[in-house]
Amino acid sequence: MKAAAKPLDRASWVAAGLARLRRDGIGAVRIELLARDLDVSKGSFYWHFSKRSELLTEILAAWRRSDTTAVIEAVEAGGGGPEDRLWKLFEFIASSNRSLERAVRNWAATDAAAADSLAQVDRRRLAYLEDLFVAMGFNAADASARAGLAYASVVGETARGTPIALAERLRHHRLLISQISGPI
Amino acid sequence: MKAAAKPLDRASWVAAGLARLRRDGIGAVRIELLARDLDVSKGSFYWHFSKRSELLTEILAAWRRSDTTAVIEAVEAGGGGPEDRLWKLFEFIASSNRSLERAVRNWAATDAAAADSLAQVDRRRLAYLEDLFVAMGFNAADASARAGLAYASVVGETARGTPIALAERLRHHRLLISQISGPI
DNA sequence: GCGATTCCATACGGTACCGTATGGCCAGCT
DNA sequence: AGCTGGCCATACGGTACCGTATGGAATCGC
Repeated sequence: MKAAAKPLDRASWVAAGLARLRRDGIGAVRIELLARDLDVSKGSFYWHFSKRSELLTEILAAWRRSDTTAVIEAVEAGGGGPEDRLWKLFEFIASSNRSLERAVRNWAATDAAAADSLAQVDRRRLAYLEDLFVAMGFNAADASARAGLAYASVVGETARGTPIALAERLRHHRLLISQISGPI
Repeated sequence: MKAAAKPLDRASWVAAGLARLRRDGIGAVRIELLARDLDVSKGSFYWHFSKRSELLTEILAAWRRSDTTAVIEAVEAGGGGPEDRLWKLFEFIASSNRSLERAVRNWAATDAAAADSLAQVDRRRLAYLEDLFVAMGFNAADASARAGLAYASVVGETARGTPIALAERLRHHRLLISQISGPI
């Protein structure tokens, strides 16, 4: 049935957990289901982890690493002025897959650890956005409001009931940037 | 312990379900927990309902009624031009409690029935917003983009990890309206 | 006042988990 | 070959549900 059946490690379980989280939400991140996904038994899980919450902690840590630093660093690597970076950031966001982020956000509604991770990520992204608006010449309060609004609109797209088409997301973002970068 | 202990009806169970949904999410809308909330046993539930999904269906229906029509009708009752209505709508939204909506949105991520209800509500609200922008003189495509963006920013506020203070929400909305009503 | 109906309590079987206990297989070392 | 430790299968107890079955108390019609 199976190929070489290499012995698993913790990372395999974290990857399986992330896959289930992305597809079916935190309610589907269950040990016995992941074991079926990995074609092993729960015995393997409890060899690598002491309990379920240990896996969840690592899943959150992995998400924070992948979803926060990656985007910002990609934009920063591109260089350019704050307007350029803002444009690049939102083009990037519009075309990126956000199902995992959406799952984490739902998870955070009923779980304190997930809520903490999400709050960290939100703060970091907001701070980056604020810096961009400050660099564009807005004062602190104005930059904060613009950053908060821009961020809310992005979060809102990911949380919409029916997923929004890419073309529509791009239109939204272009409109958002052009409007939100303008004077009052 | 209890007072008169009036016999319950379906509406009592729906109300208890809505309360739990609002506070603790769909995962807490369990028959045996609601029975404790209502100080009765599950026997009562299965007298009024045939199964759990029947309650969930009514909960969704109650949410659709309360959360869609109420806001729009309140704004429409106020009269005024489209700009006035838009302002009134967002002032209303900023100060309203959205924990129930947030719970439904999370629920919809993993449940088809909830997703359907949410899609209905989203479509209806978006249509209303579009109408407002059309009435303000924007063409169809422009009105659609502006409505989508405005709606996304509202949804995003409700989905943020750390709840946003009222004052900040109001600042966001004022900025949003002033910017999104302007020319490109 | 009495049977029927309404409404609920209790007890039960079934399911799907979590976490543990225990034993077994296989690799590598000696 | 034998021993050891890494990795996993299997079986089990415990818990928290859902849904059903059945009986009982209160209340109504008559």
